[in-house]
Amino acid sequence: MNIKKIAEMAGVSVSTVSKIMNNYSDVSEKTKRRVLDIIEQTGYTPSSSAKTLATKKSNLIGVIFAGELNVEFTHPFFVEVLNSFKKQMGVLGYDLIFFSNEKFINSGDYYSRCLHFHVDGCVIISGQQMEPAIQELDRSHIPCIGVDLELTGKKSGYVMSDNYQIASKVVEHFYLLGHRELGFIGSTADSDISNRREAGYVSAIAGFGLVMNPQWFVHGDDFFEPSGYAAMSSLIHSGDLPKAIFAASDLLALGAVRALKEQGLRVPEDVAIIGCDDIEACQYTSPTLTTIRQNKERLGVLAAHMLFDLINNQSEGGSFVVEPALIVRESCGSGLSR
Amino acid sequence: MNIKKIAEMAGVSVSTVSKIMNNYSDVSEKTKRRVLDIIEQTGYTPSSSAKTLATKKSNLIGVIFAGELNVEFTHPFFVEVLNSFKKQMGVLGYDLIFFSNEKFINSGDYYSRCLHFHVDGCVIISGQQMEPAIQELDRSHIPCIGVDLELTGKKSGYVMSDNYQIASKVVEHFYLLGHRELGFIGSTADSDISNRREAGYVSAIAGFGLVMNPQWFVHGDDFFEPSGYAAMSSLIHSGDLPKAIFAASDLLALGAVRALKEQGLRVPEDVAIIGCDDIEACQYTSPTLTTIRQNKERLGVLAAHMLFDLINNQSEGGSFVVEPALIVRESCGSGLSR
DNA sequence: CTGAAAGCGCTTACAG
DNA sequence: CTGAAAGCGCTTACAG
Repeated sequence: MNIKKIAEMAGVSVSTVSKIMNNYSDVSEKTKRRVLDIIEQTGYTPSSSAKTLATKKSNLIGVIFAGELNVEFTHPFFVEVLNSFKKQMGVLGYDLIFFSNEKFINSGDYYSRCLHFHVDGCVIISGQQMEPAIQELDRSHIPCIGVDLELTGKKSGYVMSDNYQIASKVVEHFYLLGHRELGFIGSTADSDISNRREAGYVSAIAGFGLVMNPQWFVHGDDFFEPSGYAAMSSLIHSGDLPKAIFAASDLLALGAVRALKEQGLRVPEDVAIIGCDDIEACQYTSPTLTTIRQNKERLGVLAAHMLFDLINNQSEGGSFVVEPALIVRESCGSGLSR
Repeated sequence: MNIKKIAEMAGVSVSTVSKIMNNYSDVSEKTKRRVLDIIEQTGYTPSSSAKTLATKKSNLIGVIFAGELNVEFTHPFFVEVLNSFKKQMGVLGYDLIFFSNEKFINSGDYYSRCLHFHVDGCVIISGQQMEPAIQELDRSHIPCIGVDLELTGKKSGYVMSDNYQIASKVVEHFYLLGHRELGFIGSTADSDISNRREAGYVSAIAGFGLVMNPQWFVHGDDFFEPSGYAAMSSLIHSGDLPKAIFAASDLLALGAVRALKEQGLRVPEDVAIIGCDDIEACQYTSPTLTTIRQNKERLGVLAAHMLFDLINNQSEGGSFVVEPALIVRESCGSGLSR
């Protein structure tokens, strides 16, 4: 079934059918109804490839995970952002295409793959490190939105959550609970996200007039639980413990809790812990974990609207920063603030 | 940049360039090299829409989540299956397209959307219930693979994990630990997955010559933690507790653990618990949760290969069942089996 | 081994 | 308000 057959069945030209399908106004109500009926009956759907070829518009958004390919769908944070992004893009009339990375040896040639599929825009989700191929895309004419990734091209924008606010909510919570000796567990030095969280934390500590002790700042090899365990263990063995620790991820925090418990130390009585991300496990551990939750749904919706505006030349890019929330559970005790 | 320009630059015809790009053998080594060099230099990528229009092949696989739209990406099991599916499909030369469901009021018209995009095949991931639109697809000429969904069409196949094996591993573990009084916590009666697990469990209990007590079989409203808590609470209040309980999901199991602890009962001393799925949280709870892990990577890889064969008429469909593994942690104690 | 030409199914000025 | 025709960028018999 194609547009030609529909035209024949309705006794009109192909042009007329096309106009009707695209909501042109200069068609008589009568022919319009007749054609629409036939389309309805036959279940005709126009071919996207023919349409894309003719218009250079695909109504397709490319989804790219920058860096660390093996995380992708299994990363809980991005998966939730993506979920709300997908819903919102769907409402706006777009579908999503995921580039497979294993097809070419030089898998990162995102720009030419965007041309290949004629995607109308891209959402780029930040992994550990930034590939050069991402910069090529950022600088191109293709609209791009970064998630937790600062894109600065002319047709680019980004959304991220406010890392300074994250840190200042954490420090404020510790402060109100009476803690003045604050430590930190982060990932490696090449992790943007860990660095941003640490920088925000350091400046929040200064903002509250507290003294920062570099001894209490330790780092693991990644964001996972064993790294938190190892980092906390080394801190314990140093013999000099802070009263409260902020970890750059929930799994780092849970690893730290395990190390503390193994040494007979109590959470929160001996050391208070706050994690970051609010993964599912936080609710089921003992103690349950106080953490920071990012508004993933809002990040996804914002990303979708920004991309839509960029595609339709309604905006010049820019960025949105979303406010995080502190989720109070057991790992800091109830203290003064309640 | 298009094929015509490449042809001009190389001083050959468009046909010749096309043949070279598609690895036809009847081209001289000399022209081939010249054209390939120019393609390399210009970074030319052929347009997928033009190619699809000409060949009726898109190298695109449609991904569909059947039922319960709001789960989608955030479902940990399917997300991992999908991740490995995507990788494998990428190796085979396909990209993935996700249909947005919000675009049309009648969002479930998957068949016409497949035609619209000329997808070469579909992977359909099972949610709670089965929409009629899925059956339409299953019966169509479009190759489809179901994940945990029994597709029976001529061009369809499916992968799932072996629910009888899951159950018999659970019963065997309980049995070797000395437990003879076995209970079950499931989801609602309209959940295929819960039903299959329950049926397998019942038959495994019979297989070990044990007596099944219907009083010990309870059900929540879904697969989440509060349902497990509620179901376990009702069991506790009945005053008649089994010695061991298998839950149809890890979250149901964790809810049950919470209910038991609140009543001063100990896990595993008073009641042993086994969950299902091996979600991340199982490792961090106390006690850590013994559970069943499905080989999600293998399910994804198998789904990809089956779909590929279906697309290329190398197979007639059929199904694969993947063996699950029992992951022993603390929630059943160490007992006799170790 | 190479190329001219028709065709895939749409859209879009343009003429009427 | 309607339609004929060119064009989008490929592939594929077919002729040479």
